[in-house]
Amino acid sequence: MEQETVGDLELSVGYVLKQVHASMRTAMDEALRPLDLTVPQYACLELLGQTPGLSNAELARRAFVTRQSMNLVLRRLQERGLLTRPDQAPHGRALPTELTRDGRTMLRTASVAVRAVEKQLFSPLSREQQLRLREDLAACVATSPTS
Amino acid sequence: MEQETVGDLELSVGYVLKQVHASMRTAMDEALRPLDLTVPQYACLELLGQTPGLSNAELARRAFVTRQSMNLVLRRLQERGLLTRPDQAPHGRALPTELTRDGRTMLRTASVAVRAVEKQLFSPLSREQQLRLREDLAACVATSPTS
DNA sequence: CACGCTATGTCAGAATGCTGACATGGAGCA
DNA sequence: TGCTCCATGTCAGCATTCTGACATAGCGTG
Repeated sequence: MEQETVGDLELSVGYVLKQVHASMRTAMDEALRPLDLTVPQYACLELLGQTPGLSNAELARRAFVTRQSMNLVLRRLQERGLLTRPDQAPHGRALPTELTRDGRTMLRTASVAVRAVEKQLFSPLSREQQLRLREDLAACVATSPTS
Repeated sequence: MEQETVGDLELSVGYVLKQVHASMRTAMDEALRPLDLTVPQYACLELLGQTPGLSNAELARRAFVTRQSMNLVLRRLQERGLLTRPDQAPHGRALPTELTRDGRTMLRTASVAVRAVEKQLFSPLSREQQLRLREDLAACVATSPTS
């Protein structure tokens, strides 16, 4: 017995997911504004902090944006002296990106702010519930075509 | 004992949430493309299906976009004859929007496609897990400033 | 070796969304 | 009544992102 439309949107997992995502996005924007960082810029720094030497294309995939968008992000961050890219590729066309000292400092500050946002957002859930939530969400991306 | 940065991003609830959101968005785009509908347009139809007579501003809030963006969405959908807005407001400035017959038909088709996407996306989870996931996510938005 | 295939970086144009601003209509209050 | 305050609809300008396209570098296979 299927219903005609989605029905009460609050009962749709997708809609609630979008709600939480929107809240997180807004909160992150506010938290990063004092640092003059956008969310994609922060994501880029965080990815490079965890995995130095990533290429533009790889960063784009992991940050869920196009190569072109990430290219602008990298250029902007490079102008600000937060990261470095070699003038020519050591292998293939990929230019491995590295954080500068300033970049690492900025990352630490931004990361603290973002972790505070996450902590606040998921505070209604117990530690066990948060872990379970992460597991459940991870299970959904596992079967996703992108990976 | 707190770590310096977020650390392994796969262990961050926020990052995994963003992953799932990106997957859902992509899948919805593909599912709605044959109908020549964007995700915000579909969201608008779905909201009006559930609650006829919503104003532009109210639709914007519930679809997580600005009034200006929703205004363009409404204009486009009105041009296509999927919804109607009175020429002048019956009360205040708010223009109550209603789906047309074509709009309701389009909504039914789109809704079926989107529900298929959701079903596929969350298929790794059991029915109980999906309900629990929705509950947990809902708990997070409950304390959010936006409501 | 030559060819096709894939991936990467980048340029240009279009689409989409947002910020700032303004006028209007209604509610609340002195 | 007159004033303030707030919400709504809408216009203009800007920022960000995406789509399409192209050249280049490596890799595999014949």
